[in-house]
Amino acid sequence: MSGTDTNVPHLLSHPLPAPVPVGELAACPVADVLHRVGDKWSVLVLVLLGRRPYRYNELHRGIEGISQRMLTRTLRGLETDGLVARTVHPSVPPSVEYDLTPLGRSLLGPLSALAEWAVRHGDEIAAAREIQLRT
Amino acid sequence: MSGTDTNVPHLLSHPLPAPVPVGELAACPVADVLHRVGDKWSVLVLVLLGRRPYRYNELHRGIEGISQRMLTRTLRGLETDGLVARTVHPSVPPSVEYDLTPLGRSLLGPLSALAEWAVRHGDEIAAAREIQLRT
DNA sequence: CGGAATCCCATGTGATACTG
DNA sequence: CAGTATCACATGGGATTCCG
Repeated sequence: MSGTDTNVPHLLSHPLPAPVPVGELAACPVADVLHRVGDKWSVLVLVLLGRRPYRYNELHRGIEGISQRMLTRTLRGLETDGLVARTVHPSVPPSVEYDLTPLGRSLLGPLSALAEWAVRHGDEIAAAREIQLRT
Repeated sequence: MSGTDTNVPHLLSHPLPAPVPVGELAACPVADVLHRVGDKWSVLVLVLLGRRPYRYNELHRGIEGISQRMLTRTLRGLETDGLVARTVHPSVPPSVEYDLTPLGRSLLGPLSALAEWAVRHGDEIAAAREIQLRT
C-alpha cells in the first residue's frame, strides 16, 4: 500500500514541522472515511461481508448485539458510500443479499492494518485507561 | 506486552465463511480503536503531533475550526488511551506541550495506510454519494 | 496561556412494535 | 424475510463565558 507511492502525498509519514494549518487535512477525506468506518458497527459489517455475501437476517444473527434499526442504517450508509451492494432476488419469500463492492473490498487492506495494530496494542490502551481510572 | 505475540490472526484477510458469530470481533478492540480515532478531530491531532510536539494554543491555531472544548476533550481522550503525552513546563507563563507517545507513534503507520486509501478513493465515495442524492 | 463550566443542539444508538 | 416507525436516551460537538 505504501509501496506504490507515486503521486499520493504521505500525509502522515513525513516528520517535518507543519508550515501551514491542516486545512490540507481537514479538506482531505481522511477524517471523513474515519468517521464513516468509525461508528459502532460498520467495520464489523465490512469484515463479515469481506468473507462472503450475507443476507439481512444472516447478518443480524452474525453480529451479536446489533439492533435491526442499526443494521439497516449501517447497511444503508455503506451502500450510499458505494462500499456495499444490495441485491434483491425476486423470490418467494424475497431474499436480499449484501456484498462488498470492489471499492469496499479495497478498503479491507488498510482496515486490516489498523485491525492488526488494534489487536497488538489493544491491551496497552486498556492498561492506559485503567491507570486513568484509579487516579 | 503483546509484543511477543507473533501469530496475530488476520481478522480481515481470510475469505473463509464465518463459522461463528463475530463475538470474536465485537470482543476484539478493532471497533474500539476505530471509534476512538473515528471522531471528528482525533486523527488531525495525531497527524500534527506526528510531526513534532505542539503547545495547546499552537494546536488550536493549527487545526482550523476546532473549538477549545473539543481540542481539550480530544487531547484528554488520546491521553487517557496512552496515545498522547502531556508535559507541563513550570515557567511563567506556564507552557504545556503535547507529544505522541511511542504507542501513539506506532499508530501512525496503520493510520497512514487508511489515509492513503482515503485519498485515492475519496472521490469514488463522493461520487457514490452524489448518485444517491439525485434519486 | 491553558484551560474549565455551562448551555444548547445534532446525531448515534437502542428498545419496541408493526408491516408487505 | 426484510425491513419501517416511533420513542427515548446517551454522546458528540459548538458557542460562550469565566478562571488561575
